[in-house]
Amino acid sequence: MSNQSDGERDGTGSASATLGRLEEEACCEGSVIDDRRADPETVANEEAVFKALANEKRLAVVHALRDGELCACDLEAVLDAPQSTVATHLRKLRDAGIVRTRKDGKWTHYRIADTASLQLIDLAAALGEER
Amino acid sequence: MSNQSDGERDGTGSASATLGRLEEEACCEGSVIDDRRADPETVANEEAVFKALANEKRLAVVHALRDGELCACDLEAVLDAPQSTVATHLRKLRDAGIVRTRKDGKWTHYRIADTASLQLIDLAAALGEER
DNA sequence: CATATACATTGATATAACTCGATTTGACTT
DNA sequence: AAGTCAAATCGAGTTATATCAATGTATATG
Repeated sequence: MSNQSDGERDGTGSASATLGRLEEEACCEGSVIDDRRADPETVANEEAVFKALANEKRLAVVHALRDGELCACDLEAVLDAPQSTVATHLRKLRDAGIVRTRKDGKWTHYRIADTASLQLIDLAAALGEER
Repeated sequence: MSNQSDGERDGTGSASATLGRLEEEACCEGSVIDDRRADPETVANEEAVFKALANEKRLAVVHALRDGELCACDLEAVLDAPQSTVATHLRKLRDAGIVRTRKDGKWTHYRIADTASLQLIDLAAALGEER
C-alpha cells in the first residue's frame, strides 16, 4: 500500500544516493511529503462533520433520534438544558447536514438526515472504548 | 419546557388516547424521553474520538499516514507548522488512540492505530460533501 | 387582536481549544 | 562530558465554542 518509488529518493538525481548510507540514515528527507498531503476541500468537509459531532449534547441528540423523529421540546427534555441552548445545538446539527426538520404547525420535528451518521457514531463508539 | 407532566404520564397506555384528540395534540408528552437517553459513558467515548478528529491539522496527519508510517519530522513538513504545534496535535491523536508510535533511536514514527479510523474519515467525507 | 405556545436568534460572558516560542528530555555522536 | 538533533512539554497569548437570559418570530387559540 505504501510505495513504489523508493529505494532511492531524489528525483533529480545527484550524489545524495552515494551519501545516503555513509553518514547516517535521516528519516525525513526526500519529498514523500507532497504525496501525502490531503485535498484541503475534503479535509474541510470532514472537519465540519466531526466538529458537529464533537459535543456531548449534540451526540445525545443524535442518539435520541435513532428510534425516530422527535420535536424540539422532546429534545429539550432529553438534554435537560435551557431552550436556547438546545436550539443552538440543533441548528449546528442542521447546518452540518446531520439532521433535518419537518415543520408541523408550531412544532418542529427533527430526524436523522442520513443513516451514515449513525454508522459514523457506531464506529466512533467502537474506537472509543478500546483504549 | 417544564409544564405538562402533571396532566398524566402514561407509559402503560391508559386514558391518554381519549384525551389526545380533544384539547390539542401536544407533541411532547409522555416519557419517550427516558428511553431515548444514551449511555453517558458511550457518549463520552464517542465525543473523545470526534474531538480528536475535529481539527484540520489532525485530519491532515491521519490522511498522511494512510499510506504508511511517517516520523514526526515528516509530519512537520506535511503540516507546514512549527514543531511544537505538530507535537501537540500528535499527542492528542495518540491520547485518543487514533495513532500509535514506534521509537527508533531519536526518531518517533507514527502510524494509524486502527483502520476503523480510516473508515470513520471516509464516512465523514461522504457525509460532508453531500449537502 | 390579545395571548399563549414553540422555536429561533441575539448578545454577553464563560470555558475550552489552538498556536508557538522557549525550555526540557532522551538518544545519539565525538 | 560537551554538543547535536528529534521530540516532548510548558506557559502565555490568541481564537473559537458553549451557555443561556432576553428578545424576536411564527403559528395557533380565545
